[in-house]
Amino acid sequence: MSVATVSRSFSGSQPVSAEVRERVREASRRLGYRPNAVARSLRVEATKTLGLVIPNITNPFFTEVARAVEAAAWVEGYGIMLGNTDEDPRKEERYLDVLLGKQIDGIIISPARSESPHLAEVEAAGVPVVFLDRAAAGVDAPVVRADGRLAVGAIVEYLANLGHERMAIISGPPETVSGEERLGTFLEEAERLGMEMPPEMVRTGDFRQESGERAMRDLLALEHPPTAVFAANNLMALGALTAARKAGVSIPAELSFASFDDSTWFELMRPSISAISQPIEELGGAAARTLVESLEGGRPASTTLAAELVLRESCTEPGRGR
Amino acid sequence: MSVATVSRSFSGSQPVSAEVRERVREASRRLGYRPNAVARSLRVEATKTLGLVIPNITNPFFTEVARAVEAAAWVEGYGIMLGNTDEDPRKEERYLDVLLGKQIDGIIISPARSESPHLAEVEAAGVPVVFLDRAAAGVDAPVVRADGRLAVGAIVEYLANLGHERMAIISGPPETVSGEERLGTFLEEAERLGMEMPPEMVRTGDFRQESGERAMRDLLALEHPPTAVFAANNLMALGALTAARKAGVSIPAELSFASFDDSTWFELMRPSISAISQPIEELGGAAARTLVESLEGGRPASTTLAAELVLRESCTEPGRGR
DNA sequence: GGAAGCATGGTAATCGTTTACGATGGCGTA
DNA sequence: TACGCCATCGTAAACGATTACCATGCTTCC
Repeated sequence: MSVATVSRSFSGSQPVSAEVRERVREASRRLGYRPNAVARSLRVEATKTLGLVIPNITNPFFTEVARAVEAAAWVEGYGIMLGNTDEDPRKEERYLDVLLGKQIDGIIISPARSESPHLAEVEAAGVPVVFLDRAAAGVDAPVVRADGRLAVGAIVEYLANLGHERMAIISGPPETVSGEERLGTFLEEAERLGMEMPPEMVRTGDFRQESGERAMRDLLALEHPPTAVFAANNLMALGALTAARKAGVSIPAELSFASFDDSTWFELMRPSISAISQPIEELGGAAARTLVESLEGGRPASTTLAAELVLRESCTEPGRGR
Repeated sequence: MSVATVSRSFSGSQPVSAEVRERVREASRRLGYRPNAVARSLRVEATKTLGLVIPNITNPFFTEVARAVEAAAWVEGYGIMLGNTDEDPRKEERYLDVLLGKQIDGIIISPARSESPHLAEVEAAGVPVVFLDRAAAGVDAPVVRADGRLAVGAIVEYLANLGHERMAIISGPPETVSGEERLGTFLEEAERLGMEMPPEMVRTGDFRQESGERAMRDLLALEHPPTAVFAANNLMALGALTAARKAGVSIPAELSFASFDDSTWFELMRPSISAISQPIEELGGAAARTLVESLEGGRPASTTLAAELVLRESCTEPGRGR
């Protein structure tokens, strides 16, 4: 019984007689032998491992994404190395570096910035990439995301129809494509409806809770505060709601509120919060499958799914509170 | 310039002249060379990678844990391979198998069951383990967790003092130590206070949302429903609140409610939800550091932190609703 | 000037697999 | 019997780093 036979009987790359296979199994069990995947990886130049690099796993959107990616990768036979960048381009860069060093087979990334020079290195290393939710300029890789345009447009129209004339947006960083898209369509749609959007009505956050809280606090402190506020993601919505609560303003009587990104919690709150829901499960699964297709030599296309507006109780006509 | 020189200049294991180091760096950049960590791992028999095996990353407790573990591991120079078991012992077993194969240096695990024979294999393979939140029998490894006894006892007493005589618990699986601990102390404390706990007042869930919803629905359908309900984790609390909302029972007027595991959302709900808060950040960091200490040859002890009761608005005297 | 000592450079074995290639043995057929 | 073929099996060379060991050249000091 040679090493080759053992290897073959484990990998099944060539036929092995049933009797030998049985002997190998028995001996392995007896000796506690387990094939060493790193030696295997060195030889076959593949690790069966994918890198998942996301800005913030604490963001329910990304935790759900992580779960979906992990599950899809698992059924395809891949493991996941997790990288949490905290929206920090430098940490992102260093993570990409160690992941490349560890010879992961491919990367799913939601880059912190749309200008990410270090991603060129990944491309140069020949490691397939797929963008998830956010893309970066200058890198030719499939992007898997939900198109929020329709839904954001719909919510602006909805608020306008309710009679709001002073609406504010707590936007994400304009350097991210999703931040830019949400802010952009909000502004476009507002203009299309003949609404004014003075600068103090658009506050730029960083997709984190703290920035949402600050933005809402500032908004409420304005001489003429808005009658409706839209937050560009769930975490900033959480912060904004916290600020509103602290300030004692009641939703929706005194302030209408809606948010990008849905959450089970939004449905349970009183009032329940209107939000734009993304098909997260599908996004994560599609990202993993797209990457695997790349790894198998395909040239997969980008996929764009639709986001959906879920109307609940958090918006009404303005002026109810006075 | 030999391979040895290059290796030394990258790893710094032996002195190298500044001039040579510079030449190596320059040449690497020019050639796009990057050290291959899998070859290195094969040689030094260490991967600088930790396995994190958790039942459900969607559970806010575990996502926060994952973030903390990732961050602590990162500063220690370790990467994380993520394994989501979905509370399924078979998936857990297969995950451990592939992680062992991939030669991870150590494992942080929150096992699905307290009887986990496959963990013995990990021990046999000589891979250090640390238990997080939940432990398994028969494996001698440090466990890092929060002790919920005091807090659970306190909440029972609190509800009793409010005048509740029919209180119910939606418990976790008794096969998990945290499930057992929470149920056990609840029952003990109830008995100590002379309260009766008929079987229909204790519903066993599986720590997932759906089971919480079902349990609450059944509880509310009882001829004599409880006046207070305690859910043994956040996900089941979420389900229970959903059920309560669907059934139209108002909290706290008709039903007092509290939960193990806190969440930012609990604070924002109306009423805000009283809950037992665990020091998650500390737990995750301690787990990672404990494991690293093991890897460095130490014999770290278990660490037990305290959970804290956070009282909010979701509990009042019984009978307010009638 | 020459030996000792030190700093640095180079060679080659090793880690545990995979796999190309060749060897072996059994069997059917002419 | 002799031969070819097929199914298996074994040998040895990779994969890309680390590192023990040895070689080299330079300084220093007598």
